[in-house]
Amino acid sequence: MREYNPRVIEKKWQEIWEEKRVFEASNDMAKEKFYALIEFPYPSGQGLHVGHPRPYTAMDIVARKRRLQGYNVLFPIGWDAFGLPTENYAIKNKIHPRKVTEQNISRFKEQLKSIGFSFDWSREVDTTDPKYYKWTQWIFLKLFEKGLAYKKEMPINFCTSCKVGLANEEVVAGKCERCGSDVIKKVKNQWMLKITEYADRLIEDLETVDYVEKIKAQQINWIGRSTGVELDFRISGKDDALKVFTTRPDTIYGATYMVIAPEHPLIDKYNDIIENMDEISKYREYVSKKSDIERTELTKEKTGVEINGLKAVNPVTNKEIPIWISDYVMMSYGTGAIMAVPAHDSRDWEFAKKFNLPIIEVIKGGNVEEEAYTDTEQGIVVNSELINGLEVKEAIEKMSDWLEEKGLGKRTVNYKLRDWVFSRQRYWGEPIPLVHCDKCGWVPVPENELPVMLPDVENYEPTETGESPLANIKEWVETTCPKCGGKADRETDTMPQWAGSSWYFLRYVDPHNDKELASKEALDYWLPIDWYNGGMEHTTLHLLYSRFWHKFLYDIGVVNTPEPYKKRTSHGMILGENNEKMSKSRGNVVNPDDIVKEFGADTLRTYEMFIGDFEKSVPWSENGVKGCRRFLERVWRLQDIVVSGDSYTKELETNIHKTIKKVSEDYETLKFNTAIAALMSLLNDFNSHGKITTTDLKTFLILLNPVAPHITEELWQVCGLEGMLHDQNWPVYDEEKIKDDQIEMPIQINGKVRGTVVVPADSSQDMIKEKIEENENLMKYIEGKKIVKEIFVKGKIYNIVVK
RNA sequence: GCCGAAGUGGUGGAACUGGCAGACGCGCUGGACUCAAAAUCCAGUGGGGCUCAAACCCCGUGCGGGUUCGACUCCCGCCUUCGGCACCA
Repeated sequence: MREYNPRVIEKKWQEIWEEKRVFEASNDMAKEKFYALIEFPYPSGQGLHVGHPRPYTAMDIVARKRRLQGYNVLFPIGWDAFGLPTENYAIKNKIHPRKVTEQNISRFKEQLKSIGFSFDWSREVDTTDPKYYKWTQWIFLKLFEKGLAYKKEMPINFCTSCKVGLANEEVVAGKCERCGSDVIKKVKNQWMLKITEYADRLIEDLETVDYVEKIKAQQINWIGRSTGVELDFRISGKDDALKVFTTRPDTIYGATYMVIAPEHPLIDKYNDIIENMDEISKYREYVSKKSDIERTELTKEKTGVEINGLKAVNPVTNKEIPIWISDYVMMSYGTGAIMAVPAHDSRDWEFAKKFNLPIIEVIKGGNVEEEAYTDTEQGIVVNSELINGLEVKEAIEKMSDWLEEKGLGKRTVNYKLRDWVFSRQRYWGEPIPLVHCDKCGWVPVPENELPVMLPDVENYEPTETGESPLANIKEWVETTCPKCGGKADRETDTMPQWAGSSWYFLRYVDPHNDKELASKEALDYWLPIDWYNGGMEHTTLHLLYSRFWHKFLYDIGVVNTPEPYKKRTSHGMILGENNEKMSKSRGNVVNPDDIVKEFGADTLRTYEMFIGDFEKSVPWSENGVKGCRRFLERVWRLQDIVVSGDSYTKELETNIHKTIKKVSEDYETLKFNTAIAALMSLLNDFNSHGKITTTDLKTFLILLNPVAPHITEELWQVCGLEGMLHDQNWPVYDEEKIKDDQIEMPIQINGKVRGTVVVPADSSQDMIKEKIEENENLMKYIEGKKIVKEIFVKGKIYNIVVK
């Protein structure tokens, strides 16, 4: 027997697979398809780390298994290559980001290939390729055409010293990450996408897909649909009103003051009447230095300032109430103003306590002097003329009706979800294909002129004014209006990284098409994606954005499914040996190349899957890697004990069929760790007999193949089995053969296991009772006592209750 | 503060739908092989009691209660850890 040498056999089989094009999806659309998708990587400068192969191996296992089951499998790969780190690296090292991207991609490619993933490399996609981003731009134009893209004044983070716009990630504790200077909010006119228009459908259609429950919950919470009433509170003595949204119109009688966002425009409108404008301006400044997250973190102490000189009028009591500003009210949610009901809202209660504002109980049920009573399930309305004595739910309905009748308010729906800010003042992104003409406004670049190519620039730094570096290229910016032919300027903002990743899975089905983003035929055949696995961190952005784009493409007839992904699962992170997140600074990063070199790709793959519960994060362990290598060494040595024939005992045959069932099911339910454990047990079984038959060897190798594809192919060949493993069929278990003849049944006395009896699997209660009576140890608990009850679950347990 | 997930041996983790807790690995201990070591193989391994040994007994799935013939699993209350967050009115 040769020594197990993964370096040689892994390279050998990778070459054979490539040459034979084993993993290319077939164009035979008569076959049943299976589309397995992983999140395509961002090719960073650091290269792959051991976290990457975890989800890739998982989906590779499923893809390989489905191929052996006869499916036409599409398991593609590509590069999400636009983005900030590459651009920053380019700025720092004065290398074109294109060049950096190319280098990173080739490194990633080499690494991924060495692990033996069964990707269809012929369909590789790169979001920075003009042939690709032509279609990203095309989708944007369609969105624009349908009125789903619009311009809006939005604040950006702006570094006062670098004079550049910063991403949230680049702002650390209110300071610029690079230079440490103050970061301020600068208002810019930005392109926005109306994802909110799809909010209801994004919630409703979750019912039609098979996502892990926590993903659905998180998306639903993120979209945050709530129904309520929008109503006006008049400003006393002015022909003006504060619009508020409330889900609790039943508590209006308890609204004793109002709070508006510090940024609320009403403040500026009445700045000559407001008596304490200085104090207000100071508070506004204090708030403006805080990020939204900091504003939300300020949970301990409420802050705020009363607006002196302005009062609002409660529309049901007609009483004057004060107006305050506070940072707990945000301009970005609802109307930027609230009616405060301290008796029945915790935040309002805290605020009222701090500033000594009146608390009026309008729902009976708690003690509003101690804490806010927020229960909507029980409680009777009091102190509320129109609705006294009603339950909360009835009161909400009645009050809403009344407000609508009187024209004081109307029922509305509010969402937490905000529209998608689509502009970036950056170089390394897709140019937004619009032209601004003084006469015609924003005009789309004609489709036949796409792609709008990213021009070469000298300097990738954004401009002093916060414009994109593209703004400096006069000859690129200045163009003619496609509509009137007059002078016009190109949009210089680029798209966010999310753009290219919102539709990449569509391109995979027909990646070389230069007429359409993909042919109708290919889209109809391959969609929806059967299984998409990815990280939880993408739940509310990428996953939601791509669902939104897909729904839009469905509406305009490009795709034929309203949802892109039939099934979505997620994986846990791989931590360092010290149980902390892997990072350069912590010095606990493990490079998969080293593992492949020292132990082999099959060992890496096996360990990544055996490491623990796939959905949970787990620490890396070098000893665990060794254990998996040892397992594969034992598998390798099977070649010494092969004999011809079928399973030699009934028990072994049963074990084989049980393992086929277990492994087949576990691979489909993300339980790779227990699938491998079952294969280890089966191997132990073979070894304890000191032999394995060719029939059993075949089954074993096929079952293990998706996890450790190289060693199993090699053994198939070495042992002289017919053909090649990747051409075989997935084994099927026989329901009859997984049944045990004899079982060891646990016997409980008063719920405690006191022994077992060995009986035929289908024994009746009487037969087991007989066995129990033969057992002295068991009888010693029963004799002299009265049997009160006997519980018998066939094939499972026998419990005798005595007194 | 809110939302979500999770707490099981020295360790990573198993345990069907409420039915023998600790599968399979790692580590550790002992043995075989070796001049020796590594590798490999064999045996043992939750804690405690009683044993030459076995049989057997008690305790044990974050904590406190509860439901049940029977609870890692279900219910109520708490504690801790991790992840997400936009004080959502």
